[in-house]
Amino acid sequence: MSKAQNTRLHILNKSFDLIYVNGYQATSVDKIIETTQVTKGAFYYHFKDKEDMGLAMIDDVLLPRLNRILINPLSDEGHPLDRIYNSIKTNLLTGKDFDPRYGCPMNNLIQEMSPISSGFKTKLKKVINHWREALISVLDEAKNAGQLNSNIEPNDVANFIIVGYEGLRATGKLETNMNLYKSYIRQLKFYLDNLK
Amino acid sequence: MSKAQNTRLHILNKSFDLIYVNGYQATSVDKIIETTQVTKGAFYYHFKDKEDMGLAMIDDVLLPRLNRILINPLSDEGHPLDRIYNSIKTNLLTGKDFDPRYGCPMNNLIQEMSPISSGFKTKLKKVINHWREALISVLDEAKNAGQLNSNIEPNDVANFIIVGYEGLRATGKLETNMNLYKSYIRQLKFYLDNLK
DNA sequence: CCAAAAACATACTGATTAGTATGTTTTAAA
DNA sequence: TTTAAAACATACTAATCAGTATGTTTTTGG
Repeated sequence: MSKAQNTRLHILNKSFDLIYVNGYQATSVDKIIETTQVTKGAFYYHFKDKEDMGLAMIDDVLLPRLNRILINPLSDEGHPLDRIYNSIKTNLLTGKDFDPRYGCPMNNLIQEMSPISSGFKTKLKKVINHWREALISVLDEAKNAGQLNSNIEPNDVANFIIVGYEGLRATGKLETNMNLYKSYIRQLKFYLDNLK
Repeated sequence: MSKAQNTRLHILNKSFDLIYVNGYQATSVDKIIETTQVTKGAFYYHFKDKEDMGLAMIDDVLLPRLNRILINPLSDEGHPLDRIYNSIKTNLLTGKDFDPRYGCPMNNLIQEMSPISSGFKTKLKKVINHWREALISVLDEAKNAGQLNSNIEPNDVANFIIVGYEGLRATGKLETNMNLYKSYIRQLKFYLDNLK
């Protein structure tokens, strides 16, 4: 990777960390350049404005991260519904990919930015749809194999899983222990078992 | 109500509307006084600082609103699980209490403020616990009447309902129609029916 | 009615914000 | 090695921010 590309990615990665904890609007460009030790000239050479950086961060940091921690594990072996359950359980309980106090990076951005920026809204919709489609793909596989209640729509199940997960990560910001996470995982299992 | 109390409540109500759409940090005190036609002197006479106003807004606007639209309906007649289902379905589909594009006022504040303000965090935790306890109370009633699967913990169910609802309101910010809401309602019914 | 406090009004401050103007240094192709 | 573009650096600006200083007006109890 060229030195310039390295600078660019360094900005994106550090911005992701700062924004994850403090939010997008509360993370100033001055704070980013202070943290990265990159000058303002370099920042605005790589990005037209702050939003341009934020959108690039979604493409180059957030999306690869989502693939790594929630989508790739869906390709493991086993019953499709178990693979979904395990992808979420592992993600929530391993806990090395995030801090529960700061919620879900994707959901944080959806909450803060989608009502006030169509650019963010459009891109974030693509990101969450990417996850939705991955889940639907697994659920379709289950349905075709007769491993999913035939009265149930895979799309509905995917939606229900997503809203439950994101709601957990959202309300989990208020908690100081893992009880809510564990409680959710029990009911997720109950829900998924009833789909078989 | 005294004229002064009226001024205070006017500030809180208009602030709630502005914050609901734009977020707390993005809503400046200048914007609030411009919208309310209240002067800065009046604002800082009633509130020590912006956070003091925000916390009062939770007590005097957000909490009464939550009681009105999600908690009071739990006291209607019928099967406890149906009362829970109806309270949420009515709230989501009547849609006169909010705009889906702007999410859930309580959840918005949790997302934005709880990681950066312990004052907000503590108060918001009380608000969401108030709803949780109302749900648990209804679920306990069901369990005592043999209307709830005896292997299921009311606390787990209450949590699962809350995270699903909040996740829906959160991810629903990205949507332009009611399909996600309807999809969620179908799965909520499926989940609740399996609890009986 | 009268004083004292409550309630409100105006003008300001210093800090922070995103972004720009105008440079210098580094890289890489010819 | 030269040269042009890419990459970075510094100093600034105008707008906006939360909050304050210092007033004036309104309300209220005696």
